[in-house]
Amino acid sequence: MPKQVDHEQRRRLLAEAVFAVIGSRGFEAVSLRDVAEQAGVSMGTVQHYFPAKQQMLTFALSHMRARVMARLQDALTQLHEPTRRDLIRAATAVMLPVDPAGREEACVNVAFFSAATVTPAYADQLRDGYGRILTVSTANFREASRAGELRDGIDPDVEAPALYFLTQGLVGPILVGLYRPDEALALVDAQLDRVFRPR
Amino acid sequence: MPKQVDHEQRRRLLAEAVFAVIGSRGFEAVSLRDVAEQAGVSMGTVQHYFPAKQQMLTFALSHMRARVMARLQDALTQLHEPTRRDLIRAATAVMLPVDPAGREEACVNVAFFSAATVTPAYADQLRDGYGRILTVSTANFREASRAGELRDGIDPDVEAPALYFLTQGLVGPILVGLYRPDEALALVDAQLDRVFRPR
DNA sequence: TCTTTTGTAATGCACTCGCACGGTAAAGGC
DNA sequence: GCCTTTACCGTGCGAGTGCATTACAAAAGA
Repeated sequence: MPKQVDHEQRRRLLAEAVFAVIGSRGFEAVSLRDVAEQAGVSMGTVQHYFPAKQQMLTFALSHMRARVMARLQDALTQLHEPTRRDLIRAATAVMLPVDPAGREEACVNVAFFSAATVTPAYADQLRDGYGRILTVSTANFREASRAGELRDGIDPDVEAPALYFLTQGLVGPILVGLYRPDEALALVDAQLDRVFRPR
Repeated sequence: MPKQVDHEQRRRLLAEAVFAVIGSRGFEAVSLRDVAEQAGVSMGTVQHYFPAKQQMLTFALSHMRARVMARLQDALTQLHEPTRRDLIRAATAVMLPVDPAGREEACVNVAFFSAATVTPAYADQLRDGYGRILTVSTANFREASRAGELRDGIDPDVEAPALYFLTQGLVGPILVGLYRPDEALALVDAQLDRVFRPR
């Protein structure tokens, strides 16, 4: 047996380097040389773990989703005896670029979104990711509805996607500086106030 | 005096070629040669109207905004005796990628959005464009509010951005095929139902 | 008619790109 | 000891890039 290296960990490290490059210099600037330099390895190493650039980017996209999910999990477990509304709000806040990590993720996301318009493989992954989150969110809203936490006449199957897409729509304006994170969160809170029964 | 050519028209023609390239092969694929071929001219011609590639893209972005505005104006004038709600809904529909033209514009938009995260000049233009539309939309909602067309307790200064960002958030899912245009419009209509008083 | 200005084209050049390839070092099985 | 496998590095190459430069055609004033 030769040298033993955690293959997946190395790939994740390279994926993080991809994120850093995208975040600082943009999607177009992602070259094998840039990624290698960012990761502190040689170009040959990058090629060793990703025979083709496309594979590297595809892996980076899937790793991005994993990173967002991990941050989400982290944010949720930090809440003390959260209500369902707390959970939904925290999940929403995770998806908004409010801190540097969130901003980097948002930049990477929008970059892949742009690329997805001409690369079906990216579109498939993004669609799957969006779909999953939306499913979970809808389930949350339905539970809240069953528990009688929503106002009269509120349809969880409408409000879940409405809040989710509102959140997505807020990402862009925050990135270009039209809205501040706190303004965006205020809008989210207004939406939640409208949907949830006051306690 | 030498040959007389409408300079701006030529630039717009080239900008349209840029859109076509972005829409079919993506933002990265935009090279002077591709644009020239798409426009049916030589590379020298492109360079004659845009000394640098960056200038071409900046002009293309501003022309994109003009194109969206023109389509918006067109859609609004086609309405017969529209209510304020009709106007708002039509404006919303224009911004969603429901037809090929709208889809191309959305692709170009998201491409520039991605680029804007590392190119402040793009961010400035996008922020300005977003801001203008949002201002007009808010004014519309306020008028509707003054006219008593909104339900009780509805704040136009909250609902205008809420609807606008919901619309923006729906663009992505439509592009990647998660939502169909009619589903997105249904969500918009649900939002409008909630805001506007039934008549 | 000659000159000047402008539109259009073609070519060349330094540069960067993804990728292929060969080389080296180390870790274990034999 | 050797030998195979794996990790990692460096280099070279064809292709494509943005841009500079030059050449040429056409139009209108002199």
